[in-house]
Amino acid sequence: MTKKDEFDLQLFVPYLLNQAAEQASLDFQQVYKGRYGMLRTEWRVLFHLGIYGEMTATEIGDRARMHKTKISRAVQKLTERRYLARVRDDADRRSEWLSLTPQGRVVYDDLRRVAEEYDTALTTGFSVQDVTRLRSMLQALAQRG
Amino acid sequence: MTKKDEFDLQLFVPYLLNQAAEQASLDFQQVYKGRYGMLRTEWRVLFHLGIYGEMTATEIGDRARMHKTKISRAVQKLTERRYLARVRDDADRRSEWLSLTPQGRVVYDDLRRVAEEYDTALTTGFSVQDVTRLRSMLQALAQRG
DNA sequence: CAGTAATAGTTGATTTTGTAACCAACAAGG
DNA sequence: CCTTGTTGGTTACAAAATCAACTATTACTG
Repeated sequence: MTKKDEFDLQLFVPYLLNQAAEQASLDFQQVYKGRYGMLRTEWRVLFHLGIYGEMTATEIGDRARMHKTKISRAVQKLTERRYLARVRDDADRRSEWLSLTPQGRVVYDDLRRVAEEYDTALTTGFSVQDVTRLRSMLQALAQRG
Repeated sequence: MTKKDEFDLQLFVPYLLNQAAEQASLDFQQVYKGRYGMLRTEWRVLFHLGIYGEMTATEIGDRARMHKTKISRAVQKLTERRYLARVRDDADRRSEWLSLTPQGRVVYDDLRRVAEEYDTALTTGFSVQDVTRLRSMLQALAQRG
């Protein structure tokens, strides 16, 4: 990425990833924070339930690669706000099944629409192939660990 | 990014950016954290000074898009560790010029080598064109705000 | 110049995250 | 069964990020 005696931060992929991610997140965050006072962790939990239906906290953690304490706190907040319901699993009484309440679904539907719009806005200016390639590269990068 | 009634988190660019950025950062962080007990903010300040030479805190903030409190605290830590020197600007006595001490440069050189290696490792598996395109797209995304 | 606004940087209070210890429920082996 | 180990999830405490208020200095305006 550099010649002998230079180092260009603007070419360093982890740095670029952070800059781009921060910019996009900060920007997008204003919507769910402003509208529903939600944090990013909460947004993520809400979306996982909106998309995949019922899940346990652990499953969400595995999928989203979030630490369980983050999820625990997000679940608490979302439950307080009546966005999600928790039901103990009778087969294994340690875990509970989480799902959206009707209220939660309304919020999810709203934020989902915004997310789609935002994604569209973010990727306009790039060709379809470029966006496709970007997505697959980001997925690949997210796997490495 | 989605059909009528589906939403795929795995295609949502802000989410992908975050996942990839978090993965890369967490991974890479272990080096400078483990070796020098440095935080990401400190790493960034160190690198800006290593690359661009003398700068003021505000300039770093503008370039790196970091809030000034983060920089202020990072500068304190780095100064305590004797990695950087601060000199008041005589023309404008509010600001100070920051630069690396010889010790700081040793650390920078070390971490810079690691960064280059890490970047290489991260991007192997992708074609050169793809990486180039990725970088330029990430730069573009980082600009939007 | 005096007075007000703007800028560089710091500090303190609040919020959020990360780390580790913890409790309750289950699993497996003797 | 009973001990030991594991897993799902919570809680307490420490580290860090965010936000607002503050000091010191410079810039602008009448």
